[in-house]
Amino acid sequence: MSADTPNSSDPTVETDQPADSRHTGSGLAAEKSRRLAQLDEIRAAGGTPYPYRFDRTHTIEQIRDAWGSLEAGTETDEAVTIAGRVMLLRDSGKLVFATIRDRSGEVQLFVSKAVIGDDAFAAIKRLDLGDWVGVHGTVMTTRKGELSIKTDRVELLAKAVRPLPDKWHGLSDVDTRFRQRYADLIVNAEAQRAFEIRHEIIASFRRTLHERGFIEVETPVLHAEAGGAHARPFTTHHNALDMQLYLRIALELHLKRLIVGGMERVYEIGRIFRNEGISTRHNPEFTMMELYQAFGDWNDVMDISEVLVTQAARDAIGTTMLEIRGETFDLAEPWPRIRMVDAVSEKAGRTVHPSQPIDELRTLADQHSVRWEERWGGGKLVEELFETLCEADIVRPTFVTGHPKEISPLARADRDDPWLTERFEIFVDSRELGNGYSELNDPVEQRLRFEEEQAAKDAGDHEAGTVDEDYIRALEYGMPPTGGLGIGMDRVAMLLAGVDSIKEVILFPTLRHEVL
RNA sequence: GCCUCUCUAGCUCAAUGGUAGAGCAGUGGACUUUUAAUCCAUUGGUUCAGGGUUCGAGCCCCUGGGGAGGCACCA
Repeated sequence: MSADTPNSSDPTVETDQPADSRHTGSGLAAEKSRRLAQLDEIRAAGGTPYPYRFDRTHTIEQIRDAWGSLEAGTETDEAVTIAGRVMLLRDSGKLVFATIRDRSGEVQLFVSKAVIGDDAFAAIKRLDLGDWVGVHGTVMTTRKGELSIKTDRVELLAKAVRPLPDKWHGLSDVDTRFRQRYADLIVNAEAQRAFEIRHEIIASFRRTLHERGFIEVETPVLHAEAGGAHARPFTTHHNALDMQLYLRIALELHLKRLIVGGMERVYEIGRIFRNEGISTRHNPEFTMMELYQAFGDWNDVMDISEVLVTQAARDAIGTTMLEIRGETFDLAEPWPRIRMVDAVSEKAGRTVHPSQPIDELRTLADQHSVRWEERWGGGKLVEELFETLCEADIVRPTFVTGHPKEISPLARADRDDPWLTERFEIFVDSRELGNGYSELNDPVEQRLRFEEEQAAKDAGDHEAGTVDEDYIRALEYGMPPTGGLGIGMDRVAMLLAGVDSIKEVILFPTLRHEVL
């Protein structure tokens, strides 16, 4: 913004001290003071510690690709410029070795006092770990064969005034890792890897969907009604409209309006918000991919689910083989499909179905220590039994199908069983990964289902939905038969990155305010 | 919301209730092929905060705070 002014150390941070005290004491305050004093010295000498831009000829990966096989002890005339962060410094008197890292990799600088002269050499010795530099030099290898840049000139691109975490141990304090993700990313390769995987998965999903004719759309985050899922919303307020709004808890209802509008194949990868607990599997804001395919049903979207996740695995980790809880599975093999009622029946040792008398199901729930509420019908009881009896045993990717109609207000009834719906959930490692169904498109039945939701909400179910009149109006214009799918992108990232906490795949997870 | 664990130098970690230490980073010095360079010297602490017990508390107790894990919650 404003031009650089000489001698402006601009100490705006709590621990800064005047430059005069640069050589006294130690600790963070002294370290920052020392580095801030360097800024003054650089500016006093007519330099700029924060130049505006820098042109490089190569990324470090390109250097390695081009010259990675040079024999040990080779000097070339190949002039290159690179840019990166100083990660390590090794000073052996009249030689300095520095490890420079950019996004693509690391390479060593070979700096000889005899080559670059006393002043430039002294300037390089003043570099600190963490500084960003632009480097001009020629490609060489050392006697031991290490690919290096024989350095002619180093330009400071940005001075770091705060020291990096431990160069060997990195940053392990999880609180600091999540709060200062920037520091985590600088020093922890595993953190970089997890996010590379996450972002490659998202790119892969987009490619797969684009190839199949899906259009990426953006629908509102601010909703007048929080529908499309069973969850407690965040509330907010629009001042000019003086209107209470909710942050969306699902993408579903707007995307299906677009199917009504004739868009045929749409998807959105977007943030949704649920005002619920935080755990290793739940963050209050998370990323959902939802797609809707006209003229398809649940079978079509089950097939797409397998393709999306399997291709994402190829793209992000280079294999479809996954080890989960010590067992190895191939994502590319068809995922088992099991009806929820059959899974529960097997575990219970008797036939279980939502059509059974409610007292029988309640007794069964009691036998398995499932807490139930009076207002629950048979369908809800079956689901609770499933969660208690079956969920923990699901390891490999599995479609659990045929959810009771009672708990699936937006899914179409099973063409063979009016108590169930043509719905499935994908489970892996006991975690829900996705959810899809043949979409209910009968506006009259949809109204009845909404009214049941409204009744449940009125009876005290905070997560229940309401009657979305505009959505029903849309259905009244006619929605073609449609298959819909939602996949939790964070959960896919956890699966493929092999991490146990959702915070490992969310750059800035929700935390309490830091007390500084 | 409940239970358990955890919080010591910038980072990673030590320290029977008895003078708060090490490695890295930093500072000064040596070293022209290092690889977490090495070697010599050296600075650095509100032990998360506040109470309490004790002759004496980083350590024991209480309250509060941050975080993690588990439970609850959770389509």
